[in-house]
Amino acid sequence: MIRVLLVEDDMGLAGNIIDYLELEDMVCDHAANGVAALSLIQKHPFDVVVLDINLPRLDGLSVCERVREDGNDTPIIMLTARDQLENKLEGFQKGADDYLVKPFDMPELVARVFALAHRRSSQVKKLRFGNVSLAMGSEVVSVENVPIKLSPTAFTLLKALLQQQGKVMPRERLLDAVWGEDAPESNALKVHLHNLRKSLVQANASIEVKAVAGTGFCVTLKPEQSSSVQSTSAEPKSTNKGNDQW
Amino acid sequence: MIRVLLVEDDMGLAGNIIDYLELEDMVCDHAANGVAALSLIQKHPFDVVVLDINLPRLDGLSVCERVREDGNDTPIIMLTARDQLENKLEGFQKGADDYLVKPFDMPELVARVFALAHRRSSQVKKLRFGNVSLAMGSEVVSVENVPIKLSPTAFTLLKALLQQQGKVMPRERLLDAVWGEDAPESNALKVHLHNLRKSLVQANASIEVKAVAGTGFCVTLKPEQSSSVQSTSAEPKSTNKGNDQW
DNA sequence: CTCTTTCCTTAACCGGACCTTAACCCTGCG
DNA sequence: CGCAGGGTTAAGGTCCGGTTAAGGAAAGAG
Repeated sequence: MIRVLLVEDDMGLAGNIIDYLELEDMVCDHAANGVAALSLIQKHPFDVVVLDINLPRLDGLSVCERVREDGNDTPIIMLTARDQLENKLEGFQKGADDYLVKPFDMPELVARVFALAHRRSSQVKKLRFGNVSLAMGSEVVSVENVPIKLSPTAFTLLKALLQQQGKVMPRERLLDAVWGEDAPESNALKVHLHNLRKSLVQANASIEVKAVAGTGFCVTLKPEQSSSVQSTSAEPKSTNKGNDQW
Repeated sequence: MIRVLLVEDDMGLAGNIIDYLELEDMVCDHAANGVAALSLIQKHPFDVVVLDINLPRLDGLSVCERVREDGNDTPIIMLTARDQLENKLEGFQKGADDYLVKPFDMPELVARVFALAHRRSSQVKKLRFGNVSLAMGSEVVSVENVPIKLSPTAFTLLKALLQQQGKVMPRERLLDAVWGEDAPESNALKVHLHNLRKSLVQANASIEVKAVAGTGFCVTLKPEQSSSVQSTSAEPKSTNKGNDQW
């Protein structure tokens, strides 16, 4: 859910924009002058501020400047009727993130708001399966949004498996994904898989890694476990063996 | 110093742009087709990518998409002669950060490159994290508004880490931030990190610097050392999996 | 000009995380 | 029973980050 602050004194246009943004499931707040805008920004966290330059009481450029001086880096889109280049440059110089010239197409505003709002949560792809999510950029795996720790190799393994979206990954492909050309000749893969599985159950993940006889491995949703959540102590391991169809 | 990758097959225009960007002290790399661009992006960290949509071998939209799928969130500015709105929308949807329609004014391109490259740095004049704040102008770091003393290198380190907003900073990027091209070959980084950490705990900062596996470092809020610690069940010598989050 | 201070670099060492290896276990199947 | 395929566990070694101390350069004070 994206929270937007629109700062625009032309009430007609403002209403129009708000309607549009709310159609996209954004939550809009509105200010009609610079002073009000500033105090709202200082008080509430917004994902994006859409800021007209021509404003009563305190112009948009000054608002932007003051916000930055506060150490606030909320993304700001400048809006103006004036199309002069120097105006744009000044806007950027004051710390604006984007600039749009009126009149503009609503879908473009929406797109730019999205682009800025999502930058922080980053538009980077995430892999999900059950309650597990893996962020490609930050090399972090989370269960129920709580980050867990995995060794680099276990992470690579999980990523490779997750990328298969539940399909079977041939053993050979897995080896290649982790070690490239020269894989160790021992049973290192088994060990790393074991560690990965251990980490997953420890984190209460709702997925598990299954072996498919003779071919490879895949991730699947767990059959549903009702047992309590307590961590610690190594319970008798699931001597999982019912893994054969085929 | 800003590193830009320009992806443009029109060599005349490309040269023109590069000249302009280099006037602004940016370091430009260039690719003339999508495949080359992709491999450069994967191999080398850039601050901004300026990406034409019409490219031989692999079009700009696809390049952008692939980059995002790799978990790479390098800012991307799309460039195109086509001015159709839908084209813009598609660009944003693939993960572009900005969009510029040819022909454009060079200063505007420069401004947008700056805006994207500097989003986390020069735009904001103060960086905060926990009870630590860093004023960009005065080169002063404060904890709870009390200024503390840091060596120049420690300051640079902290600034670089703070600019990442808690995200992981690859080791190489850190080296680059402090020493530029020629980093010392010894373990100087480790030592400076150590000094920085020492200063931070000494000042009672609520943040700390953490190492991430084989990749880099990041700042995190301290785990909170409250008195209530009822970790009940005897966890005998677990291999510290219960990692404090960040 | 010299003494002092600050800070950067380098090297050596420690300890833990991580990977590899190998031996052993369990189950299903012929 | 013996074999095959996977699972489990523990030992050893390597690599990497953390720590510490010494030496030297640069900047400032007297």
